[in-house]
Amino acid sequence: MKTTTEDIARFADMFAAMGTESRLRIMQLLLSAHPEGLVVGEIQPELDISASTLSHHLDKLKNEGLIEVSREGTFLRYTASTAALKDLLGFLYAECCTRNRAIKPKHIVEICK
Amino acid sequence: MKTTTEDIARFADMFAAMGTESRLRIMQLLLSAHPEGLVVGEIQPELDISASTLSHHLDKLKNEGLIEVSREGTFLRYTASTAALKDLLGFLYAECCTRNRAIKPKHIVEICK
DNA sequence: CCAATACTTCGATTATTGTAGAACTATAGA
DNA sequence: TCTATAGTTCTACAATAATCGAAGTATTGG
Repeated sequence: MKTTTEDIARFADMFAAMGTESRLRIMQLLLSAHPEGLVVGEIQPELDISASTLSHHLDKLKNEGLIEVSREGTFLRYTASTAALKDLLGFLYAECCTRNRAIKPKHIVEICK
Repeated sequence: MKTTTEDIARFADMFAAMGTESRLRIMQLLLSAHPEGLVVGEIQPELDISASTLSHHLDKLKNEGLIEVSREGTFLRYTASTAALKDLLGFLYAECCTRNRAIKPKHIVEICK
């Protein structure tokens, strides 16, 4: 599977989206609550930031496809996008382990046991 | 294995370092040339940026521990840090696949075959 | 339709980042 | 030591991003 320039740009944007502590923590929280996800009011107390800043971060993650949102009455429920994370993890795995074997897969985790 | 706040901050910085197209391409190039790596003059023609900008990007990647450098006469040879990439890939893998099983490992790659 | 709740968008500010030309440092060879 | 080559560091600037309070939008319940 070939990686195009657009792919690189997309993955770079996804990495950038996870490139701040706040947003990486959001991803972590949503993954730990997967697949139900969390509503904004459940995310905010975990992060020491204002509502508007949080909304901004959620918007960025959403724009890069890393999270998804759905309305539940007055609540907005955010969930991690497993498809996007699969792509990103697959890309990193391919670059490090498959394409040129810089890292041995078993060093990442013991999958076969 | 527990992930501390400092770990999150470190991984966020590593993601940020790979969060531009230029720097992600540098990582890709160094991985494809692994373990020999490349000297700066071999990297530059692949990226459409000035020498000083490239140097700045290399510095950023180096500061986050993603690449390493060694001198060879007048040349500086950069190599991908497999230790750092292993940490990063391991973190992402743990968050997505191990800690809460949002993604099935086999969806990333067929390792056992 | 009004009030309350949940969250976003707007407006403004400050901080960080990406960029490149010019000047500088390090090394090797003559 | 002088010159050439390889890269870095300095300086400056424009663009992007993070941040928050205030105002706005969406939805529900009464």
